Amino acid sequence: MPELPEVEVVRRGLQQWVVGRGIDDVEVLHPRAVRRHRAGTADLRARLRGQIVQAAHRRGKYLWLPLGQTAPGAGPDAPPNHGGGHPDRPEAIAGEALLAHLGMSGQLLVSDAADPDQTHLRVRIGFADGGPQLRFVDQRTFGGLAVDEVIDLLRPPGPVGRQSRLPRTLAHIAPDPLEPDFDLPWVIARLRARHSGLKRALLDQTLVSGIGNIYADEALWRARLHGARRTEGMRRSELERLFAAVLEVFTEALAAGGTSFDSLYVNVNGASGYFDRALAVYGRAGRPCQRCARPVRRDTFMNRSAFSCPGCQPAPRVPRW
DNA sequence: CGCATATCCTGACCGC
DNA sequence: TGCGGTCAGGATATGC
Repeated sequence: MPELPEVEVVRRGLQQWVVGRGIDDVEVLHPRAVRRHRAGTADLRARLRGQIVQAAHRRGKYLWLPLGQTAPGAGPDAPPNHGGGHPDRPEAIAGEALLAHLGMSGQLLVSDAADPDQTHLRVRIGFADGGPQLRFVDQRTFGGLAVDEVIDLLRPPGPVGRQSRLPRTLAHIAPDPLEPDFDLPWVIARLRARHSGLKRALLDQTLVSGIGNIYADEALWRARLHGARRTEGMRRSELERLFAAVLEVFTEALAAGGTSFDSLYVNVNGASGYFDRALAVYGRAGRPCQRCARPVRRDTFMNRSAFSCPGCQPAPRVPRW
């Protein structure tokens, strides 16, 4: 359940502890953790060894570390990442990056070499300076690491003419609401043209990235909208309210260091955020709504839960999950 | 093509 | 105490 705020907390940790360091040996303890690296474990290790981490970037729930042979700033390396992406647009190759997704239960931890292996340690990355290792720990192995080609997409969707530099795998992932190039009118137009349910659309990373089940429910509650509303009937003003709520809840969660229900969701030093105390509806079925005191309800949708307030978030006559 | 659903995985938890 | 069933859900493959 790490969503955008939790992943951003991790990105900042990587920025502080890993950027500028040279990778030495990489040990893969569980092949599933690197399954998205199609060329295999040996190729992954070979591509990482000797590389210097240039930066720590994020789009939505994805993280990537551009790689290079020289120290960051010394050569022509990745500028801040901007804009959207589309696989059919002209592109130029701009090096490689270590791509990471935490999935449901993934952690990137900075650990001393002397620290005992974590129970679900999947990948260990050692550095030439002999300092703390970067460890990928993942109980459920939905997440993983890969080395991916970085490309410049010259004409992404939305307003024409922007440039974006991001891993090839992320070409279909939409900008997230915290990116400077996040294009709200474009997102709203696409959402209203869609024939689907509102929460389902919010979770679609090709429309807007970074939103998962927790923050979708929280933003819908703040905007007083029901997740089973049909997208095609939505008013522009309702959607503007919704995305204002998304931005608000992301910002507050980030300030709190992210949300954590248990020890699975932690920063690179293993510490949990405390935003779970601020959740209004998620995981609170039966407890009173903070606005109107009616008991929070729980619906099942896409084989998962959706929490909402029956008073503040009136259900549509014909729900469309 | 657009939209919906099945699938991957492991540990916590619950009822018996 | 253990055992089977259920739940947690991000992204992708598959199906309609």
